[in-house]
Amino acid sequence: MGRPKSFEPDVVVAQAMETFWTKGYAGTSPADLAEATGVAKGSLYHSFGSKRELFTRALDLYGRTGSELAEGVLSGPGTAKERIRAYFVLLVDMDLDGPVRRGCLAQNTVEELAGRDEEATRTAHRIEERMIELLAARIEQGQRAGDVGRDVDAGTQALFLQATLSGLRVMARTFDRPVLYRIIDTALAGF
Amino acid sequence: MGRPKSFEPDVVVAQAMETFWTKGYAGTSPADLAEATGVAKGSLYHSFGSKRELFTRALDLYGRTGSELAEGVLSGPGTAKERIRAYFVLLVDMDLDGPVRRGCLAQNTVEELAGRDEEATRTAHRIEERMIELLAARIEQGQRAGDVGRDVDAGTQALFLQATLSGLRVMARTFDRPVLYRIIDTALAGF
DNA sequence: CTGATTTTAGACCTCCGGTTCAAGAATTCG
DNA sequence: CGAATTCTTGAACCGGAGGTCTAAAATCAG
Repeated sequence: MGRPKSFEPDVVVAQAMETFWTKGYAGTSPADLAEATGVAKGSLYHSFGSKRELFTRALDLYGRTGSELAEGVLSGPGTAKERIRAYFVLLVDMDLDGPVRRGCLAQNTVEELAGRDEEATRTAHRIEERMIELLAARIEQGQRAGDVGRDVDAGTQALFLQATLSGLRVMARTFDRPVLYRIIDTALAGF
Repeated sequence: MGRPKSFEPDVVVAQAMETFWTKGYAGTSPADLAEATGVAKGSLYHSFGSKRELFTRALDLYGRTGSELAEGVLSGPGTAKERIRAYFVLLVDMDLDGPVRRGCLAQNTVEELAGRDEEATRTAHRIEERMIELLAARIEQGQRAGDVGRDVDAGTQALFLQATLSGLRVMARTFDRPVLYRIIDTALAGF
């Protein structure tokens, strides 16, 4: 009963995610969201409550899709180091090949909202922790497979790689590709 | 002739820098600046022209003081690795010991303004490049002194260390001290 | 068809950020 | 001392951001 929605909520959340990712949370106005989604402001508020709530859903979506991407690439064929390199290179390439360099939404959220929005910051932090877990798991898998030394502390190494990745994604805003590739190579030389 | 300024412009710029650093560019309102500096809004505009121009001066000041700090710490006694560790630890500690974790202003500027403010982004980028130069110079000094191997490519290593530093300063927003120290140790194990 | 129910679109409202202004205050010069 | 000059400040202006509301439109049950 009642009039049916003229849009797919999941699609709108995905479009909102792109907009927040590109322009930042504060930098995205309700008018921007309406334009990006093709849904009028009033309808967005009716369906999602507020800009902040829509952002929560966008950030959750980002976490899920990012996690799936990482799992997919890391589980490909080859050694741990090869897979991790492939993943890092992919992220750098995605950032540099897009129309705008916008880094990582989780990281952007931490930078923009830490200290001002506890919940969003925690969600973004969890996304980073999840990434560390995936890296650690892949390194341990490499140790079982024999392509990573037993002496490597997988947890610490994963932590370090996440730091490198964070740095890469900041630097991808202004540095060029060869520089970023050199950073990846240097970071991976450590284990 | 004319009425003399009732404040020291350099002091006001320093106070503005602190405010921009803590709250971000967009997050800092003229009212915030007036409160932080003790100078009325109108006077700020009279003296500095606009929020944006004041920000330029604040960012320049940040670059100069940051550069001096780095030079000071890096030129202390000890090996290249010891001095770089001391510098990284100092930055992490400064961030974690402050009332709010606010990372690095240059990096925050890149994250917030890349793609929207070409000049500010370039200035921030130059600050990072300057840091890389300082790191490379210190590594080369270590090579001459014999505490760093001749086979190390100072430029690449410096680039990598800057990436680690960038990552550290993002992660310092939400991760705790032991984690950050482990990252420093792992990064420095590479040369 | 009718009534109940939900969505829609955009007008509307309020608040605040960035900026300008007008009037007064402090100083130097003649 | 008066004039010229520069600084100070609170008030006022303007636009846009975030959010609300309403009348119309679309659907379905009966």
